[in-house]
Order: sequence, then structure tokens, then C-alpha cells
Amino acid sequence: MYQKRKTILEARAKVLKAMAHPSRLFILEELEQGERCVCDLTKMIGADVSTVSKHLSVLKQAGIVIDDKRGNQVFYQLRVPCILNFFDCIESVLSEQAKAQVACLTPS
Amino acid sequence: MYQKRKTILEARAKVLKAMAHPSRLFILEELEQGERCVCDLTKMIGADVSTVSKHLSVLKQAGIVIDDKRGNQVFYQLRVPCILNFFDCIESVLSEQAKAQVACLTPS
DNA sequence: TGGCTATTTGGCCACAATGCCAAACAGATC
DNA sequence: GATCTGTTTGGCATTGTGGCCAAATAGCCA
Repeated sequence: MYQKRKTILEARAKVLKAMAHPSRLFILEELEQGERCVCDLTKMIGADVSTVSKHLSVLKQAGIVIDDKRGNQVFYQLRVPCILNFFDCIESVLSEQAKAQVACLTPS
Repeated sequence: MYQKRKTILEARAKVLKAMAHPSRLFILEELEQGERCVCDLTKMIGADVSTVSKHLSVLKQAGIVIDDKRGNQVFYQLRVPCILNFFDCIESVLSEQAKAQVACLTPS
């Protein structure tokens, strides 16, 4: 694997890795509706504030969201809306899986 | 977060997690061209065969690839081609990042 | 300043992921 | 059966991730 290609793949993997967590996917879906403050997301997710803050930090590091401090609250929003196109494809992976399972269980 | 939504998000996260590794992204890009046996992928990636085999196993578990044993070789192929649409979006995340960095470094 | 709310950071622990080596396993061929 | 090639699995060390608590930081308001 050429070094250049490797570098590109590492960058892509980093973005995917940042998305690859249920709470972070939740956050992304929530932000699709509009910006949200840490406190709102925390209530919805039901984890410790520090945990949610770290998840947001991961998404921010990956360049997927941006933050905006207003007063003593911090609002996050999607930086790249196309992120959500991912889900259609992921769903098709999952539905293929489901189909395969059914086929497997169905007596022929 | 409702339990049902949580379950869906966990399933999606699993798929993303499976993709979130440079070698596995390499494999997916390679399989975009057509099926490949473990031995070919191993040569290209330059890691131990066992390592590549485990990466393939991760992709298979996630339902992204399927395998086909012929003779003493195992050929892998993409099960859901749309996986590759992801990359366009990831690229736009990365190019936004790059733009932001340039903006940051440019004296105004 | 003091107290309140919102958020981030550091520390810690449990657990998962990565990669190699060695061993097991499967198929082909003699 | 013996052996060779190709692949998977188990074991192990190292490293990374996720979560909570506690502490630090930041902004508001009295």
C-alpha cells in the first residue's frame, strides 16, 4: 500500500471512527434537526455530561460538527450535512443482513 | 433515548465501526474493482495474513462483504456496493477541514 | 466577590481493538 | 498418507475507547 494512499485512508477512517458510536450517531441525527446545546443532548442521551461532552469533542476533532459558544452554553451544529446520506446505505447493509437471516431460518 | 432507537443506532454504529480502519477501507476500495482472494489482499496490504484475515472477518460479520471458497482460496466481494458512496461525503468532510486549516493559517 | 449554571478536562478502571506469532484447519496434488 | 499452499483461529502484549466521578474553567447575575 503506497504511503500516500495510506495517509488518505487513515484520514477517512478517522472520520468513520468518529461516527461509529451509538451516542454520536444520535447526536448527528439530532443536529440534523438544528443546533443543540450540550445540556439538551445530555438530557436526551441520559449519560453523564462529561461523557456527552467528550463525544462532542470527538465529532469536533473529526471535523463533523462545529461549536458556537453563546452565553454559558455551547451549541453544536453539523458542519457537513451530507453525513446523513450515510444512513441510507447503512440501512441497506442492515436490511440485507436481515434478509439473509430470514433466508437462513426459512426451511426450504 | 428510546430503547428501539438505541438498538437501531447500535446496529448502524457496528457497520461504521467495521469500516473505520485504513486496511479495511483499502479492502473495500479494492473489492469495488471486483472480488479478491485473501492472498492478493495480503500482498497489497503488507501485513500478516492472519491480520488481513481478521479484518475480512470483521467486514463479513458486519454484513459488508461475503466470501466464496473456491479450491483452497477464499474470494471476498462487496455485498452492498453503495458502501462506496460514503467516500464522497467523507472527502467533503476532509476538504472542509483542509479549507478551515488554510483559513486559519492565512494572515488576514 | 459569591454563588449558580453550563461545559470541559483529568484520573481512573474496565473493556475492546490491533497486530504478530504459532498452531490448527482445508484443499489440492503426488 | 505426506506435503504444500491458502486461510482461519487462539494466545498474548500493547494500545485505544467509553464511562463515571471529581475538579477545573467559563459565563451570568445578584
